[in-house]
Amino acid sequence: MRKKKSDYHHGNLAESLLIAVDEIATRFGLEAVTLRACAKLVGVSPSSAFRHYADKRSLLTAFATRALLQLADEMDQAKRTANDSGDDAFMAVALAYIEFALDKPAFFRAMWREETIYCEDEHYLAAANKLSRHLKSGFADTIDDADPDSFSAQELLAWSSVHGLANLFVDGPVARGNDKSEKMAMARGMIKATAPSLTSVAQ
Amino acid sequence: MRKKKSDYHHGNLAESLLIAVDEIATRFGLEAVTLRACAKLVGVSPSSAFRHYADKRSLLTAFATRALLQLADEMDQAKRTANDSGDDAFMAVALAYIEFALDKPAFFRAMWREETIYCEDEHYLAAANKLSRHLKSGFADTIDDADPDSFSAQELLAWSSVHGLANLFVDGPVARGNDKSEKMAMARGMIKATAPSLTSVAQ
DNA sequence: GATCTATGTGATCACTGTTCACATATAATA
DNA sequence: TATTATATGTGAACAGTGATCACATAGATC
Repeated sequence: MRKKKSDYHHGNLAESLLIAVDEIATRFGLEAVTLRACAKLVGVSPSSAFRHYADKRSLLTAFATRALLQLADEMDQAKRTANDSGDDAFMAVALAYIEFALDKPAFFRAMWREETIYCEDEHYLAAANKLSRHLKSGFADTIDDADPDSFSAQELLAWSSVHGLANLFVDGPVARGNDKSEKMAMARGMIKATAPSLTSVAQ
Repeated sequence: MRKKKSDYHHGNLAESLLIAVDEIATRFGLEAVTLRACAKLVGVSPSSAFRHYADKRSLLTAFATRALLQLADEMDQAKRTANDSGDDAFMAVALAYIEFALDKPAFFRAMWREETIYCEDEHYLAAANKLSRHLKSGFADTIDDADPDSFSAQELLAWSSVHGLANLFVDGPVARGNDKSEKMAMARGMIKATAPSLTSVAQ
């Protein structure tokens, strides 16, 4: 993780700090992510982080952006394999969304925390838009390049229900004792249950 | 806010601290809530807070509990007036849920933050259960005393979609520029759109 | 009136994000 | 190659944070 010749210059600190955030958030939760802890994990002085990020908040924004892209990737992959095997693309994308939240709750929390990130950051915005586009395209393949701010009632329902269930699992009282497979079964049931609303003609 | 005779003993500090959390969270956001700021606002030494709350987290748990009860109250009220005037009770309850999130985002965030509260606290759990019962009863009046952990797919869809939209509004990229009335209109549209799924027979 | 208990205080601790003058390495130029 | 210039990392500070503890003070109880 270090360059060979020198121990003074790290060489890839910006990236390594993100990995440190990842590590700490995964193991101890998002609230445990500390600039000093990240620096220590990387093996670097705390103040050096500020050469690459203006803020702690900037670091968290970069982390959130990365998490968004990661989720978008997995949704994309889920959609492709579903299309290849003729399965329901929306179901696959929605399940990928919820599975990501269950597997990486700290990532999922970090993505949607306006108070701890700069949600006007261009990279973050771009990633968020990419994500919403993916969810839309999983829902209806006909809509591709629409403005991400314009949602039909059905699209809104699709995203809201999936996003809501993920949140209820991660930070809510729903199915607290149950394990992942049970939660995924509940998710599958819920997604199936929304089919009548998504297939019927919009009014 | 103070007792008359003495300035040393506050008399109602536990409650006053909660009000201070309320005030600060409302004006400057949840991240700005600081034990010291609360104490200062109440006019009391920082350490005195620990006579009433073991932790900052305990204080936030009490605050979250209060927020849950407050939301449950508003949902209850919405349901009653809807029933009295013959309106759709679920629509009324769901709109009350979302309106609460829009009006008091800091409260809404505080309610569902497992990392910053003790979500095993009995009062908190009781309030969360009360809330989910209210949402259920707004959705289907037949179910009253069911175990809050058992949700039908349709009940789960109802709560998830409403909760999800509230979260997307408060901490998400949806309708960021729009004002409250536009968001409420979107909410109404989404809730209407889920009707086919809720009225059709469960499979 | 004396004692007990609940409640508030002040000093202090380790830790946090942040800044800044300084040190060191790499790149560019001569 | 020698000398700059620039990027990157350091160490010592700073105020602010949650938390603890001996101590002070009030109200309640006997």
